[in-house]
Amino acid sequence: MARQDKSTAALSKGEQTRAGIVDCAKRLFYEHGYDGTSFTDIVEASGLYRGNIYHYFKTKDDILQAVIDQHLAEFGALLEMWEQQHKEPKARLLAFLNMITGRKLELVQYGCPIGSLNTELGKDRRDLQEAARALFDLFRDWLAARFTELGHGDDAESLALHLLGRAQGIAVIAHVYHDQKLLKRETAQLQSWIEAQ
Amino acid sequence: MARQDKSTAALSKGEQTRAGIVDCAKRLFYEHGYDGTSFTDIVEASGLYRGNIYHYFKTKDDILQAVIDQHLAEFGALLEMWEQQHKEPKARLLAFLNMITGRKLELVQYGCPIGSLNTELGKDRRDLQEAARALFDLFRDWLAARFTELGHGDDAESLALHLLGRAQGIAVIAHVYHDQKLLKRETAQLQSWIEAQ
DNA sequence: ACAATAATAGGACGATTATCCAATCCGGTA
DNA sequence: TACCGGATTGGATAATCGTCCTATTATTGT
Repeated sequence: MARQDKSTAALSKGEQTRAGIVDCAKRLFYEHGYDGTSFTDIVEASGLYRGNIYHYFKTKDDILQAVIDQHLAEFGALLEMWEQQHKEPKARLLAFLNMITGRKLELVQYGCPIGSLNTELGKDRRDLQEAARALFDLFRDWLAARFTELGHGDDAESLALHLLGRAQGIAVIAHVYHDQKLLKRETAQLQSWIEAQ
Repeated sequence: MARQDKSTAALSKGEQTRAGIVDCAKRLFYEHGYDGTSFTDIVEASGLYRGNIYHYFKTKDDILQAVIDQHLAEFGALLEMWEQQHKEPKARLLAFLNMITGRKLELVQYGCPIGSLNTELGKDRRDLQEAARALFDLFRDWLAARFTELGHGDDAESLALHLLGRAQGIAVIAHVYHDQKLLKRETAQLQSWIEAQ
């Protein structure tokens, strides 16, 4: 039988293993940081043997890139879904806020996956941070498009970055103090801000 | 001669060395992160020999605690200075903002020293993050006192945390995008917010 | 000047790190 | 059935990590 179409086919054994590695790495990088996650950690979490992982990824950096790509795909799908679920620009922006409150448990425990990753990589690994920055770009552009829909022109991107920054700040403080109430209170303020735009 | 009063005396040789270690570690932890800084890095930056540093600090965690203490002392002195320089609560709050804009170069390059440290330690090292959280407490309490001066009651602490979070968010985004203009623009907005309180 | 203490010098430790490699296995194709 | 390439196994690598010793040399208070 000829090889099935990649987009619809069930994943082959190797593709499953590869996806499993990326899933485990994504979780570990989030919970323990990139540097705080060792190759051994990923191998053990994936239930593999040491050498096997090198069949799929040559370096740890390659795994990070795959994790970033997976994040991009998942968040991209989210954004697309919000656009289909809500037609009003403000409703779409509120969906962004709902994601934050909906993930308050993880946010309070581990911080923002995107923000903490960029903060860590921005210290020493400029090359990797540039790749991770794409995650911010994704949200920035999507949010800016919503502000454009609301009639904003040149300041749409500034508003998007303002909103992103507010969200990041909330995540940092909520994480530092493990405070869900603060997260709820601050996102409620942000909701008022959105409705006023 | 009796030992000089510690607070006024010139530092002894050992105290100088110790202070030098803390200074180097403070800079390295900021620029490369806690995990990204090795014992060897600190030793080399301090111009010491491997074993010698253990005469001053038993573990790397001890060094971190000393770095946090130094941060606390320095920022505490800053806060005290602002209280002496400005008598109006809002002027004191604006001094906080001036610190941010005054340090824009480092902030854009390495992020907020307090925020990034807490974010990193919050991932895996809860015990250490609790110590680092004291830096946030310092600012939170000081800012809350200023809002109390402005006539706010129960919400003084919430306002302080809001301001802290806004500042953190600005630092994160400005760092991710290496964007000084964004930092200026956002702090200007924060200035308007302060003046409206 | 002397005894006690502090500081320096330099090597060594086991554990862990990312990375790599050869040998074996297995499933689909010829 | 024989075969071939991807997948698995399991160990080995050199480098680096934080930590710890033991001498030897300065500095200190008396």
